[in-house]
Amino acid sequence: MARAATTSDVFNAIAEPQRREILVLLRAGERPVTELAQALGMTQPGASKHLRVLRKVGLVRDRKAGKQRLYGLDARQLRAVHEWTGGFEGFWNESFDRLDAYVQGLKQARQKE
Amino acid sequence: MARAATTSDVFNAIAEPQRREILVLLRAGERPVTELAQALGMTQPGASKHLRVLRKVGLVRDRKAGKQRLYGLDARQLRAVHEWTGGFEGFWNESFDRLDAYVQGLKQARQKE
DNA sequence: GCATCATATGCCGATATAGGCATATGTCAA
DNA sequence: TTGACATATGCCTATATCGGCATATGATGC
Repeated sequence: MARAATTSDVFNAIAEPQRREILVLLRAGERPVTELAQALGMTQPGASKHLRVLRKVGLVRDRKAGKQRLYGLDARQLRAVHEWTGGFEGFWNESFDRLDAYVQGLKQARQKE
Repeated sequence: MARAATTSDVFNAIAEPQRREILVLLRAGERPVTELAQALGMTQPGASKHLRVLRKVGLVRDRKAGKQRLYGLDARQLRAVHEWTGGFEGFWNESFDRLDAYVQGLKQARQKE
């Protein structure tokens, strides 16, 4: 079944590195498509498609400004991701300590595949 | 070019809902593959494949325990995601306020497509 | 209307994915 | 060794994805 549609899931939407880049760029303020495309070194249709995904998920909103269409950040959905990962906060320290020993013993045995 | 390999990017690895579920389950402690498969209502090979992805990214580690192989959480990588989304923390409140007005005006116009 | 600029869509191809199923590998115990 | 159990791999199919390219839609100004 391939994978859940990128347009329905924020996690999936930000799985694409270029889309993450777009979000970062938009932190500096609203931008038209062309400018984003240029900044990321991709084609205009390419940028439009990524923005479409981001828009469907709600990470981005657009606004007409003359001939242009300005895209702006809507980070509310990112909060969900932040909170989900936050649910593991106790673990990214704890697991480190508690499991350190056996990680050592594991090091050479696996590592591959 | 399809998409970046799920095995090289944490964002991609957690883009899969069932893999996220696995991580959540592992918060309760180490678990063998079969138990995870059962808990998630998927086949054993299915669970093994997801675990393989999670292992390659480093979100999970395994340990032999008799016949079984226990999988345990290694949440360190999730910290990166947490911090990346945290970089938008100022925006998921601010954007709400600042853009509220035009969101209203937008509501009926788009919404679809 | 028409020309121009800005953006979106459609179609294509290459690739990756997830899931199902059979089967291989691995590990223990007798 | 053999058998039983646990897990991993391989092969297959259906589907999604991203990127490129051409082109359609949209908006502006003349």
